Parts: sequence; C-alpha cells; structure tokens
Amino acid sequence: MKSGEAGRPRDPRVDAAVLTAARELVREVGYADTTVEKIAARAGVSRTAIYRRWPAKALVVHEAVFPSASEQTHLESRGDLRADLTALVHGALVLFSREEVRAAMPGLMADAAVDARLRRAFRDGMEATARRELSAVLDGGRERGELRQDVSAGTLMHLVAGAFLFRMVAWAPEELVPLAEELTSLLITALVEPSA
Amino acid sequence: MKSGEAGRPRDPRVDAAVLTAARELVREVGYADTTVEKIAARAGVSRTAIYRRWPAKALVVHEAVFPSASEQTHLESRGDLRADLTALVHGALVLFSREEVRAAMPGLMADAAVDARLRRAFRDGMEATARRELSAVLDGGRERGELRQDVSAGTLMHLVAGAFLFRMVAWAPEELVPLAEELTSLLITALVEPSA
Amino acid sequence: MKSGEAGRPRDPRVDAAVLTAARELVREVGYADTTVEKIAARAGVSRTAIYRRWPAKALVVHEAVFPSASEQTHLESRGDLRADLTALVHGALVLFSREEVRAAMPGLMADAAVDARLRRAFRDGMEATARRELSAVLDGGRERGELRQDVSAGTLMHLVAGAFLFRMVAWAPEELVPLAEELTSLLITALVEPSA
Amino acid sequence: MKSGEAGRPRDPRVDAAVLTAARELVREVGYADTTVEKIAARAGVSRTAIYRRWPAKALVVHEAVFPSASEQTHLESRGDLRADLTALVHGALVLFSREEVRAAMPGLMADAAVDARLRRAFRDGMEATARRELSAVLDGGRERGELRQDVSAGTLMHLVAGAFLFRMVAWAPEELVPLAEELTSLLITALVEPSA
DNA sequence: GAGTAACCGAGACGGTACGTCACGTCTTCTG
DNA sequence: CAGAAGACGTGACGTACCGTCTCGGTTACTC
Repeated sequence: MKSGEAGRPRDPRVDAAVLTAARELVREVGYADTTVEKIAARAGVSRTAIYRRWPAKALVVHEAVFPSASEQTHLESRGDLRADLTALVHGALVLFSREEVRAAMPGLMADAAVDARLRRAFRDGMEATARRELSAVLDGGRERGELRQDVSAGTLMHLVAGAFLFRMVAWAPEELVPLAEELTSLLITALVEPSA
Repeated sequence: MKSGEAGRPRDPRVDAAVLTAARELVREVGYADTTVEKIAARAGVSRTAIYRRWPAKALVVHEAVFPSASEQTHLESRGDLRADLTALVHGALVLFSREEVRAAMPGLMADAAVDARLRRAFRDGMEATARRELSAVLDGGRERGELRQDVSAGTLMHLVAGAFLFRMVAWAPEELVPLAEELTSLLITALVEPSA
Repeated sequence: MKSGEAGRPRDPRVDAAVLTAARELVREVGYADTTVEKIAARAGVSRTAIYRRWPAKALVVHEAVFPSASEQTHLESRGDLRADLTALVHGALVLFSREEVRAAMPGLMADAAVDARLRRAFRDGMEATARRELSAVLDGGRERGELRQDVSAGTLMHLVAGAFLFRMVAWAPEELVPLAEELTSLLITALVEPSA
Repeated sequence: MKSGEAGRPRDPRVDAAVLTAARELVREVGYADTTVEKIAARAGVSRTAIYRRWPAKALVVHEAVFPSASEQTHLESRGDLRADLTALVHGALVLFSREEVRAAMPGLMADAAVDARLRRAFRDGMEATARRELSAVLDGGRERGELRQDVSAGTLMHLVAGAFLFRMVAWAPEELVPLAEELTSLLITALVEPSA
C-alpha cells in the first residue's frame, strides 16, 4: 500500500523560504553574522523547523549557496580541449563572482575542516558534478590526441578553485578577472598539444 | 633621550609561552576549539596578558603558526627555473604538511575574510616574503630566457597555495604528495622554455 | 434521536493506558520530567489521543494521581468525634504516603496557581468529596455536643493537607508519621469537648 | 597580606538590581512567566551576571522573595503563650499577604521538590529564623507552665504555613484572614493551659 | 630611594549564538 | 470520526566564548 511516509508532510515552502533567506543573509551580513535565528526570522519560520531539516548552520548555507541542481556551470565538452579549458576557468570565475559564494566560501571551508557532514556535502556537490564533467573533458582531449600531458581531474579542479579562493580572501576580491586570464593561458600551455 | 618606555616592561617569556601554547593547541584540538582561555591556561598566563599583545585570537594563532621570520621555505633561486619551480611547489608541500598549518589555515582564512587586521597580517607575512622571492625567481628565468610565458608572482602563489588548501579541506589531507607532483609537472610545462 | 455521537467512538483502552502510564511515570521520574511525549510512548498511544481527552499535561496527571472515584479515604463518621478526627488525619497520612501523590502534588499545586482548569479540577475532586465528608463529621460532633469550638471544614482540611504538603517538600518526606501523631493530638485537644 | 579575593570584585549594584527586578516580575507576571532573560532585561544586567551568582532561576526568586534578613516577622516572645501564638499566626498572615510571596510560593515549592539546592535554601531561611524563634516561644510557655501539651516547633510551623499555602492555591487567596482567626483560636485551645 | 607607569593574574561584565527540549496546535494518511 | 505520525511556532533553558573592564599587587625605569 506504500503508506506515503506517515505523518504530516514537511511544508516545502519552509525549505524554499529558508534557503532564500540564508542566501540573502550571507550576501548582506556575511557568513559569520548569518545566524540560524536570523535566517528563521527572515524566512518567517521557526528555528525548530530549520534544525529539523539541517543539522547545523553550515549545511543550510551550503545548500543555499550551492543549490546542487546545475551547481556548476555545466561544463559540456565542445570537442576542443583549448576551448574546454577556457570554459572551465570561466566557469570558476562566474561561480566565484557570485556574491553569496564569495561571502560564504571561506566560512564554509573552515567549518568543513571540522564537520564531516559538511565535507561530505562538498564532495557530493562539487565533486559529483564538476569532477565528472572535468573527467569527460580530459578524456576527450586524450582521445583526440590534444592532451600534452596527463593530469588528474581532481588536481585541475583544486588548482583552479583554490586559486580563486585564495586570491579572494588573501588578496582582493576585485582581481578575479586577471587571475582567470593568466590561469587560462597557463593551463593551455601546459595541457594542450602545440600541434593541435 | 628616548625614555625607554617608562613602566614595567613586558615579560618576553609570556610571548614565547603563548605562541607555543597556541601552536600546540591548534594541533591538538583544532582551530575552532582553540580558545584564548585555553591558550592562557596552557601558557600559564592570564588572558589579559594575551589581549595586551594581540587584539584577537586569530592574530595570536596566525603568529603562532606562521612565525614570520623565515616563514616560508626561503626559496632562493638556484639559477635554474625548472629547479626553482620544483622548489616552490616543494616548499608549499612542506608548509602544508605541518600539522598546525593544516589545522589553522581554514579557520584563519575564514576570519581573514571578516577581520581586516588578520588580512593585513597575512599579506605582510606570506606576501612580503614569498612574493618577493617568487618575483626574483621569475625575473631570473625571464632574464635567462628560460621563461616560456609570463605570469604574475601573485597568480603563481595563489595557484599553488590554493590548490593545497583546497585539496586539504575538501578532499583529503593525505593526498598532498601526488598533488605536488602533478603541480610541478604542470608548471614546468607551462612556464619553462622547452629548449632550456 | 440522539444519534449516539456519530463517528468512531473513542477507544476506552486508551484512557486506561494513559492514566496508568502517567501514574507510573510520575512515580519514577517525578512531575517535572513527566512529559506528554513520554506518557504517550509508555501507553503505546499517540500524543493526539491524549490531547483529545485532556487539555494539558497537568490535567492528565491530576486524574492519574487522584482517580476521582473514592479519591480520599472515604472518611465515614463513626459517631465519635475523637475517632473521626483520628481517621481524618490518618486518611491524609495514607494519601500523602502514596508515592505518586508525593511526587505530583507540588508540581500540581504550582500549575494550579496558573491554570484555572486545574484549580477547578482540584476543587471538584478534593473539595467535593473531602469537604462534604468533613462537614458531616463536624455536624455530627456538633449535634452530639462533642464539639468544643466551631471550625470550618475548609480550615480543617487546609490545615491538615497543608501540614503534610509542607513537611514533605520543605522538610523531609520520611517524617510524616510523627506529624500525623502530633496533628491528631492537637486537633483532639482543640476540638473535642473534654467531658465527652 | 590577605589579598582580598583576587580579581575584579562583583558589582553589588548588580545583585540589588537583579533581586528587585525578580521581585517585581514575580508580582507582575507570576512565577512561571518570570524568566532569567526577563529578569536580566529589567535589571539592566546580562544573563551571564545572573548565572554567575545563582545556579538557577528558582534560587534567584527565592532570595528575591525571602530576603533572608529579618525574613519572617521576628516573632519575639512576649512572655505570654496566648499572645505569642496569636503573633505567630499573624506573622504568617502578613507573610502570605505579600503579593510576591503568594505569586512565588507554589512554584518555589514545586522546584524545591526537584532541586536540592533550593530545598536547602528554604531550610536555611525559613528554618534558621522561624524555627529558632518558635522553639523559644514553646520553651517559654513550657517553663511558665502555660503549655497544655507539647508539640514540636516543626509541626507547628508546617501546620500554619501549610494551611495558608493550601488555602491560597487550592481555594482563594482572599480568604486568608478568616483562616488566620480560626487557626489562632484552634491553636490557643489546643496549646494553652486553660487555667493560664 | 621615592614615584610612577605599565605590567601581571584573577575574574566580573555585557553580548550573543549555540543546540536541545517541551509545550500545545495543526495536518496528513489509514482504518 | 479515531488514531498514529510527525511537522509547526513559541519560547526557555544553561553553556560557552568573545573582547572589555576593573581590581590588588608587582616590577622596573626615572627623577
């Protein structure tokens, strides 16, 4: 009979309101000052309702900032390694240009270092999508003989994302575009067979 | 006459004890659970004495983990770009292999995103040293005609440091060595003139 | 036509199970830690079923601890004031010797100070029974000329019950018997005509 | 050298403000709705400052309502048992006529049933004063041959206090005066030698 | 060698967030 | 409709850190 999950079902409007509120708050006041209390208030929802769905603030913000669906930039191979690498870096640039990502990322990283659930969420999100697509890009290049030297998808991803993150925090959030250009050039030289 | 700063001078043993205690605590319990209270207790010192020297916990830990003098690995140019780049990545590997760096880095980054003083400390430390040395390496390579394409010292630094940081947190702290190898290979291909 | 209360009738086993569970819980964990949730769990019943019958936790416990029928000790006049007063105090002693009464009474009193429905329940129970019987005792003594001086049934009741309650809470639950003896002696001297 | 309790001394104004605020709140909103948060707000003090002094709300309220100094009515023997007993009941009447006592008493009793520290506070307050004075009264009566039959100070105290408490909660707060009269008469008959 | 200014330890202070718990109500599905 | 399951808003709890402050008491320089 498939009892349909006994009990009163969760109100989906609560989920939406919370995630929107969290996203807005992170943009407006930053990660540290984004409180479960404040999220609840802005979403017009009780703190209880939030704790029922997410075990900690970090997980709420993570889901709010990386809505898992089409999380990254849907890097689809164009059949041209040079173009694909350019798209990769551009995707990261777009991602790190979103204000809520900039505001949330450092705090989320710090919490991830402590909270295994958040670390898991990161891997399930970033990895499952980006890594799979990145592997496709590299495989394509390898098959077409465009790949000058091999490199793991993980290294490629960490290199790009890490560079943006580090510049953002330790340097200046406004200098992301020059970084993207240098990074693109560097990756193409290193990875694309000159003859291609 | 340079009045010698009237009043009782600060006890230098306090500084040392605090920094040691902070370093140990970060290694043992992580950044988040390293509190000023615990640092003071372990150092056998009062909280007051700590706040007299550093304006906030993050600054204490920063100084404890990156002892400013000879902070990095003292990357000195060997007059060979390939060797210098290898040394650069190796230096980063050594740095991020220190347990206290691994434990403190994510938390410090998060605090730096909020606290301008900490951001300043980061730039004065990491940048002032590393960046200067890195520039020397690139300049040397450029002068000797070994440099295949130009790249800013900042981008190079952020790329390397960011990659280690990101892998550490979002991935697995134990896979740093493979990352270093791929990174080295990638940088050499991208930056060293093949004829060299 | 008096339709026999259309719809599914309430399951009487629920009532019994809830009251039993409440009585046991109060004895085992005390009034404060007796929650509706726990009562429901032990009774094998849903919280809904409880709230359908009683408007608040206090009312459940009240009914569980003072089962309204034959609530007190059924003080029936023996036609001898001295004996009746002795029986009165003894009845109170028996009542306050019941573990669930001891455990629940202070909490119920506190809630009664706030909740008018509970106050009402107290009066309908304790008063309606005890007061009526006590009045009969006093009337009998008065008619037989055994009553030395008049006193209201209410005062007599509050005096006895209050003394037990107070000693229990503020003093020691184990010293109830000596209290009963002194109380009996005191009441007889005060109320029974010496010639009788 | 008697270092005078190292550290910053507690601000006595905090104590006073908290106790006043607690007393007022109990009168205005009752015991149950008197929150540590509200006390702190009204006293213009942090919650922390309160928890530093008292381990729980109940202890704050207890001290606020029974200021220990001259807590009771300073029952001093007049050398006449009849008068002393009258004064005893009158003292209780005055005590239970204070609005904050009426409001707090039931809740305090309930908490005392659970919290040993509060029970201790009750005994140290009520007992240390009242019991000592009551014993003096009984001793005096006994020595002067005015005492008709012996009774313990504890029983006498619990009887009187309990009667007031019970009437207040289970009956009606306004019928305290008639209770006092009946109680006085009853005690005098029971305890004072008629020849006296 | 007397002042005095800054040190040191201890600990109180106001703030603020945390995550948990119980309350009593409401909503859905199943019998 | 009853009953079980469980979501919902409300609101208090006591704990923990933060960084500041206020004490009494201790050095070392300066005059």
